[in-house]
Formats: sequence, C-alpha cells, structure tokens
Amino acid sequence: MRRADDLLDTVARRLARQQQRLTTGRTGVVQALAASDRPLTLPEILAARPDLAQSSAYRNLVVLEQAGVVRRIVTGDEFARYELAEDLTGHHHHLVCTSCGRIEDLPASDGIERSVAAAAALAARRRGFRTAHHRLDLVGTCADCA
Amino acid sequence: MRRADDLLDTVARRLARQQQRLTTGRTGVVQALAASDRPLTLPEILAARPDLAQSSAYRNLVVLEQAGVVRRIVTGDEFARYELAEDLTGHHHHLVCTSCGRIEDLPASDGIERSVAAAAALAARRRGFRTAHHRLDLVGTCADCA
DNA sequence: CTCAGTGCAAAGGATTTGCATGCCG
DNA sequence: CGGCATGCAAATCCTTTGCACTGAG
Repeated sequence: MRRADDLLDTVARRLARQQQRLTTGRTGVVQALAASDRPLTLPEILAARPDLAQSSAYRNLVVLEQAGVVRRIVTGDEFARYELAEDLTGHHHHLVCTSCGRIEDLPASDGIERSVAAAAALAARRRGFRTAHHRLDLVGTCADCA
Repeated sequence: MRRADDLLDTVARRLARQQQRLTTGRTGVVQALAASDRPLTLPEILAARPDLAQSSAYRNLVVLEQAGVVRRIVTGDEFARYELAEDLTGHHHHLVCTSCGRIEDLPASDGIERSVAAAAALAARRRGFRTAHHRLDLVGTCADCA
C-alpha cells in the first residue's frame, strides 16, 4: 500500500501537469476513493465528504479523470462509479453482482494477463487494433446476495 | 451462422415464456441486431428500422432483454449499445475504440476462457462470489483511428 | 487584486412513462 | 370483443452548466 502522502503528492503532480491545483475538495474525493476497496458512486463519495457540493464533486471527478488520477466506470443504469487509476492502485478486475449492483475489486492474476495479452496481440495483427488496456468483469452473485 | 427463421423462432419462444408476443417491431429490432457484427446504439437501430418509434424501440429492447434475447452494453457517456444474447450469437469479447467510440466483436479464444474460468473459481473460493458469465473488453484505438 | 474552485439552481440529454389509439388473436 | 403493442408527448433522473461568490496566492 502506497503511503497517503505519496499518493497526494502524485495526484498534485498530475494535476499540476494540467495547470490544475490540488484543492481541499479534490483531496477529499481522492481520499474517499483511496479509502475504499471498490469503485464508489457519486452518492457514496458525497456521503464520505458531506461538505462537498454535488456539482463540485462531479466537476472535480472530471478534472481528476483528465489528469489520469481517476477512472470512471459505467456498468448499468444507476450511477456511474469512480475509482483511482490503476497505476495508483495496481491492476485489477471487478466482481459485479447482478443482484445488488455492488462492484468489488479482484486482483489480476498472471494467467489472465498472459492470455489477454495474447488475445490483444492477435487482434492487433488481424484488425489493426492497438490495445491500450483491458477491462475484465466477472458478473454473477456476491456472497451477500447468494 | 444460425438461419434467420431459426433465430426468430427461438426469439418467439423466449418471448412466449414471458407471455410476450413477437410483434413486427420486435422482429425488426432483432433483425437489425442480427444483421450487425457489432453492438448497435438506439439511433443505429432506428436508422435500420425507420418505421419504429423511439419509445417503442426502447420498450421492445427492455422486453427482449428480459426475455434473454438482447443484452444491453453501457460503456461510456453516449448511448447504450445493444446486441443479441451470447447464446444466440456465440461468446465473444469487444474491441472498444476510445477515439471514435465504436465497438467491434472479437471471437473468444480458448486460452482466455480457461484463464477466466480459473480466476472465477478462485473468486468463488475466496469471496463466495458465484460467476455467471464475464465481460472482457480490449480498450484502445481501432485501425481507422490510428 | 485576480483567478480558479465552489455552491446553488437551472438546463441538458438519454431513457422512461401516461394515455389514447389501433391491431392481433 | 379484449388486451397488448404502438406513437406521441410529457416526465424522470443522472449529470452538466451558468452565474455569482469566496478564498488562496
């Protein structure tokens, strides 16, 4: 686990790269995401930082996403979910519960990474598609909903 | 490739299971999706069936999704995308172009399927998560946008 | 003093829904 | 005939945006 100050320093640097500052609100959003082991919805972020206005949260998430700090995930109908970029947290996949909508993180495994890389190489050769990264979701029922 | 009549028969059966009928509009939606080698947005479906009202298309897609005929895909901000259920078309993954938003189908490979199955088994053992299926997207740049 | 970030409230846009009509069984 | 799918238009709801204010440098 990366130390909290290191994380905020990195975030500040990436924001600075885009002529953006690390403000109180943005720090709050990042800390909320860093404290969670799963992607959070906007209401969840607001619940963790009740002082932050909804519109500011949305705006900050946009800025953080452009700075490469946050990643936005859209799965179903409800709210979008947000997590820290993978180079800050480590590469992982998601367990998506179709019953309650909850998403949990799942650390990546070597076997999958190798297979996916092979598939990506094949797609590149056959279709000229250049793969930047991948997303893998296991969809099913979580322990609570079973 | 499954014959067109077989497909519609199957669709009709699944709809009947939910006390729903295979109407002209629903047939049109299914044919539009079946004719494509990639998931379609609602505007694309409407373009293929100009006689169908937008609200009817949405309603039919909901019914078809509940009947297990159609699958809804949400990737980014724009429109959702729709494709036929995998048991009608075969299991596949997606190439997602971040530049133009286009999504192409990519046949599944044995290597990936084995690795994913292993990961699913691990998640089940460790977290009690029961995996029904999975989604794999390769995200990058398509040949046209390169 | 200046400018970016903030909060509030109003707007935007994909999707959903109410209601009257028409068609299929 | 009866009920369900359809069209149109109005409503929803997450998200974005306009605008005035405030705090940091």
